Amino acid sequence: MGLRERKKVQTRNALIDAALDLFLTQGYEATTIDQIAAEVDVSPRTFFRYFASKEEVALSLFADSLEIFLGDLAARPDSEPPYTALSQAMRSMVGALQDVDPADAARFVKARELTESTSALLAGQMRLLMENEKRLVAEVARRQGVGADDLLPQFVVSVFTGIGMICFGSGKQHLDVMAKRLEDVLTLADGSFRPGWDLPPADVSPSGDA
Amino acid sequence: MGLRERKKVQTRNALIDAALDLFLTQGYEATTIDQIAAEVDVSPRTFFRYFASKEEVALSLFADSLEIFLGDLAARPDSEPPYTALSQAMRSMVGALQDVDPADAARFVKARELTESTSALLAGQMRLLMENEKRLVAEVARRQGVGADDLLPQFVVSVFTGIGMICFGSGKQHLDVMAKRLEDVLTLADGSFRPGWDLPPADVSPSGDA
DNA sequence: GTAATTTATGTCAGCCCATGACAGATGACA
DNA sequence: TGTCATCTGTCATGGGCTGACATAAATTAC
Repeated sequence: MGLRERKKVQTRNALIDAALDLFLTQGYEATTIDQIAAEVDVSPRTFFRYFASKEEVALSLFADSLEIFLGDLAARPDSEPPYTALSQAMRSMVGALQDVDPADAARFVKARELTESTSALLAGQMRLLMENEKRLVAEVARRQGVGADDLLPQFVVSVFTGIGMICFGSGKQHLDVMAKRLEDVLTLADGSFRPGWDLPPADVSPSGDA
Repeated sequence: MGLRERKKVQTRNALIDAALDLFLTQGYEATTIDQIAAEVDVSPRTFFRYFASKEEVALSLFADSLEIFLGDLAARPDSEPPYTALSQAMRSMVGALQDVDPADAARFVKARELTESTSALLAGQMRLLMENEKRLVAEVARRQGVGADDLLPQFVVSVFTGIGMICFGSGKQHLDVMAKRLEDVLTLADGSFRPGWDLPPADVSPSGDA
């Protein structure tokens, strides 16, 4: 990797760190782009060459983990029912977060703490979720063998998004506490649904039909 | 009602109408506050005396219906299980929307169509939902006789929020079509959950305990 | 009906987010 | 070293949003 690329990664991380620290100490709205840029010794204009908006710098880590989740989901075998695949992908993503180096983990925890206390960022996080919801619905619909405009995949994804929000959204927790919370919510969900709720009804009787 | 108040309501509605029309024809981002204000013959500064932001004017109707929903929920008898109360309150709210005068209904349909096609507004809608989620969780927890920090009420509310989003979020439909969609989703949900899923487990055996 | 009070509105000035255009600096590569 | 691509800084601009102050209008009191 060349010097140029290394510098870019460096600047990007420095901007994220400076932004998160300023956001957490002064508040998100009270912090200006100029302050973030000054902290990293770059021009304000350069900030916008790394992040499209003030919001993006705060949510970039969440966006990254969302991508990881989608990747993990695609890697689940087709034989798994949709909800199982979603749950396992979520476990896999949280596990991956625990494995990265401590600096990244610290950044992630900071970003989560910040998002939780800033309604504008909470909204942005939801926007990210919803922008990816189409992809999620399409994947679930594929596994169910129904159309993407069917209610069932939308329902499954919607329920699962709620589970994700509960996990990411409450309590100032470290990653391992978050992992435990995920298990708790998934256990609760398992007890709430009927078996096979995430699969389309078999409209033929088990032992043959016309 | 005095002249002063009538004029305010008039101006407010005129601003909403002008904004929705401009948003729908030119797009949300492409429309400026100055244009909206000019359309109503009011100074741009006055716009911000009626709405705190460009987003608020587009979501004001949704915010209103959300308040109606919360009111309807509070009016449900305590004997109803949480999920039933939520569903009935939702039915009640959608019913109320169908009863208002056509001008208001037209505004609502416009606002919904607009929100659906504008990701910034979709995010704002979610923000509104989440800002009210605390109240919703508190109400559900009260009916369940558990603490508001318990997982169960959060789960129930989260699931229900998803149902609401499916209803409000897809298809350019009129109010009656939306009502039918609500019934469809609620039917699907009814078939997916185990009986009593929205109530805390009775941790005593039915015929006596210490 | 007039005066005093309250309240809505217009004007002006300003901050901040965000973007386009251009020029200079710096790393990549032959 | 010289050429090229790319990153960066500077400048200018538009639009969202807010505070301060003055004016105009409606409400209330007399």
